[in-house]
Amino acid sequence: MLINEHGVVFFVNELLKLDNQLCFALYSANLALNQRYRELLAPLNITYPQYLVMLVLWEKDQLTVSEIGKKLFLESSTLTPLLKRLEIQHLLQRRRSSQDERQVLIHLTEQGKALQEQAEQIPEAVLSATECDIEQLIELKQSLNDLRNQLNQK
Amino acid sequence: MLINEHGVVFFVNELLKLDNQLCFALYSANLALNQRYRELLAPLNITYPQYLVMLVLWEKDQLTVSEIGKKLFLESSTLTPLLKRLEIQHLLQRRRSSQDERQVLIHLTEQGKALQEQAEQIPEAVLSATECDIEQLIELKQSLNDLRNQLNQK
DNA sequence: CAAGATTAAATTGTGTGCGATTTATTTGTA
DNA sequence: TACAAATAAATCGCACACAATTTAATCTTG
Repeated sequence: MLINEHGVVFFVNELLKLDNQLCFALYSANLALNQRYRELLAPLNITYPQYLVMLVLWEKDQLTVSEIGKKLFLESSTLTPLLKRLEIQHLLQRRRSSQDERQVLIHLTEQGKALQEQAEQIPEAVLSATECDIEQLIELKQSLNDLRNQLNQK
Repeated sequence: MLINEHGVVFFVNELLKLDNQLCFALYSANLALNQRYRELLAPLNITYPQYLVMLVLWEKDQLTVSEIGKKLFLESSTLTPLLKRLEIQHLLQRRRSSQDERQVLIHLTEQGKALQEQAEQIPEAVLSATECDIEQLIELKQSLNDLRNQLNQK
């Protein structure tokens, strides 16, 4: 039996269930989000991870693979094939850096830059699908970032 | 410009950024969670989605593929191969229902039931990795479930 | 300056996830 | 009772996601 700082009693058993429930809530909310994005992004012909890469590049172009990876918490083994697919779609180009031939610089094509306009309607569509109030969403975002940072520092 | 019920001002632009940030927070927290579970579940030789299936079956055995799918928000195209892998590991068996030959009943083997003991330490290990207080986790769970339900009802 | 260490991407193999379709069975109904 | 509609799994193709490894370039250090 545990008592927290507000004097609320918890049984260990409940606590363990809570953990499974929380993790599943995160897992299943993420599945649901993916499904919304799949629909919304279908006209742009890109996936959600690809959209994330485009968001990063619209913010700052000419990044290396690992710079993109740091921002998105993704490995080169995920990004390399994903970036190749975006290159095939002529949304970006991959080019070895001349300063350091190990690095590959990613830069948007005109078509890739132009896609930003088409994507402008995406956030509001998602936002309206959530139907939550703004304060709650801000708090949720903060909690999720905290949780991620805790989990990522091993 | 928007004003919410507390008189707080939001610019539309900020709001759209918030949406991207919230969705990314969810996406990246889920990645981080998967990585923790990968470590924790390595001794049991199962993945997180496989662990979820086992949790469901420990709660109630003898479910059909689609019953498991409803609980976990997963399609048969995801579950069938996953269940086959668990069957290969002798944690469960798949057997056509005699009442309705379309259905496949999933039931735990003795080995599958026995795994529950080994898995008992998982939730507390995850919980300690999060290092958050219980109230916050309960609220987070609720927010995520609300969000998922909103997103799932199209 | 040469050789080992380090770094950046890419490659390989495995396991999700899902849309679209297929196969087999059951249900509904004319 | 036939036969179309509906249902349950399975199959197929594609795109992540990552651990482990490989390849190539750069850095470090004796």
